[in-house]
Parts: sequence; structure tokens; C-alpha cells
Amino acid sequence: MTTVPLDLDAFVCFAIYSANGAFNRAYKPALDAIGLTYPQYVTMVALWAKDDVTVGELGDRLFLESNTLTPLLKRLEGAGFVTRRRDPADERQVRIQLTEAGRALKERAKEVPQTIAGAFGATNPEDVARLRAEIARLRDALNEL
Amino acid sequence: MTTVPLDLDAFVCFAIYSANGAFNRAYKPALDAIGLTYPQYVTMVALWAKDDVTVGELGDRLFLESNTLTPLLKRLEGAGFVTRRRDPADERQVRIQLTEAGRALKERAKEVPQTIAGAFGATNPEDVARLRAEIARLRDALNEL
DNA sequence: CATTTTTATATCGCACACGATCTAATCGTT
DNA sequence: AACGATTAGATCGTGTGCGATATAAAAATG
Repeated sequence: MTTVPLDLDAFVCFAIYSANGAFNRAYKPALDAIGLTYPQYVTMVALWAKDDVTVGELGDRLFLESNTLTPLLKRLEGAGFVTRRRDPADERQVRIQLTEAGRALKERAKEVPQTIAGAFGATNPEDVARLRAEIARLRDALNEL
Repeated sequence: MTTVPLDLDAFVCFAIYSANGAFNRAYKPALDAIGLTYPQYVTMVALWAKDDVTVGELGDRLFLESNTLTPLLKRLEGAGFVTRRRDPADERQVRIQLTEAGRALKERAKEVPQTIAGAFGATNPEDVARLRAEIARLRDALNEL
């Protein structure tokens, strides 16, 4: 019988929690330069991949719900990056589309991920991809508990 | 020259971000039962390992600063789990100590990590430890950029 | 030893996250 | 067609995170 040390270092959850904060800090300067917060950036990345989606669809991809997304999307709308329109075919739904400025931002945002390239050091791309996949698998398992 | 697909799945930062949310959700029921939020739980774990520390020392361990910790610690004080006292030797510092209730909570909190054991499935402890170490290494590299 | 500088914590404002609840629109059943 | 049930978003309250700033104590400097 081994005693599990109740130390932060032993917790995967804390590694994730603190790494998330570290990503936030690391991206901050580059994101400030293009006028986005970190969650807004993640949302824009999702929309660059596919826009004209409902709030619900976007939430499924981001693991967020309308209580978080609605205010965030209103800010992106206020900044002129997206439009929010009720779907005429189903007035309950709100469809999110990129504006011209929102699409144009994609170019300027390409530098963002590169600002943290140094943190991966000599780690080769395959190992980074594997790490990413392992974390995503853990996330999916947690979401299914 | 390879084109990097600008898709959320390709981002380690999003894997971390969404996994953090998943941990939050997964721990929620167990934490509700003992009256702690997730950041409060993390803070208590740090204090169970070593208390009678200053706000700054605690912040170094949690990667947080006084603007976040002060209100959080006041809530833990309000809940009766910690005391906050100015250090007589240096009145600038506030030392955080566990109360009897705070120490007692450690027993009840032992179940918390177990609630997500299922998410690791058949993954053996060494692989979990390796994943945790890789994420922590990435975090440290990001914090040093 | 008086003044400047630094350090430790606190405060404030803004932007997430999320549970609980509300509203409006659509669906299902009769 | 009518009406209860479901669905999609929005709203509200609480608790983080964090940049900017304030305050008070200690350290450094002359």
C-alpha cells in the first residue's frame, strides 16, 4: 500500500490548470496586439475553420454554453468581427458569421501561435501532436464521466 | 513547406484550455459536497502540503498573484478553513494558516481525486505521471518565455 | 536619520465560466 | 387547431484571473 502524496505536483489537474494560465500569459502580448482576449481568440479560430454556425454548434466545439458565449459573441460583434442574426427558418437559433474584418483578422492572427514556439524547444512535431492528442483524450474521458 | 491547418484540434493550447474546463466539471459534484470551488480546492491542497505561508509564497506555488488570491483567501477565511494574519516581524506580509476545520477537511477531500479515476481508464500510473510531467514542463517553458 | 525606492498585499474594473432561471419559438400529441 | 413539453438563447449572480493602481511597511541611499 503506497501513500499518495497530497502535493500539487502530483495532480494532473493542477498541471493542466497552471499550464492553461501559462498559455494565457504567453499569448497575451500577441493577442493584445490584435485586440482579442484568449477565449475570443479561441472562438475566432473555431469560426475561421467554419462560420455561419449557431451558438449551440459553436458551443459544442468550444465546450461552452450560451451563458458564456452570448456575452463573448456580443463583444466580438461590438468589435466588428462577427454578426449575430436570428435564423429566419428557426427564430430560436442565432447564426454567427464572420465579417470582412473578422476574416481579415485571420492573417494577422497567424503570428499568434508562433509567439510560443520557443516553449516547445527541441520537441519534435510528432511528440507535440502526441501530447495534444493525449490531453484531448483525457478531456473527452472527463466529459463523459 | 507544409500548410498548418488553423483548426482548434491542432492547438495544444485549446487541448489544455478545454481539458481544464473538463476537470472543473468533473470535480464539481465532489467539491460542492465539501463546500469548495476548484481554485479554492487547489489552494487548500497547497496549504495541506505546507501552511503558515505568506500570500506571495502561496502565489508562487499556485502561479497566482495577490489580486486573485486575496479575495479567494478571504472566502476561505469566511468559510472557516484558514486564518489570515499580518506577520508581526514584517507587517507587509500576511501569513495564511489552516484552522482545525481546514485541516479536518483534508480527510473529506481525499475522495475528490478518486471521482475522476475512471477518466484515466486503463492508463497505467507511470503514463499518467509522464503526461503530468510533460504538461508541467511545457507550463514552465511558457512561463519563462 | 530623512528621503527615496522597493516590496507585499489590497482594491478596482473587465472578461470569462457556469449554475439557475427566464423567454420565446418549435415540436408532439391529441 | 390547441396546448403541454422541449429546445435555443439570453440574463443574472457568484467566483475566479489579471492589468492597473493604491497603500503601507521595510529597505536602501545619501
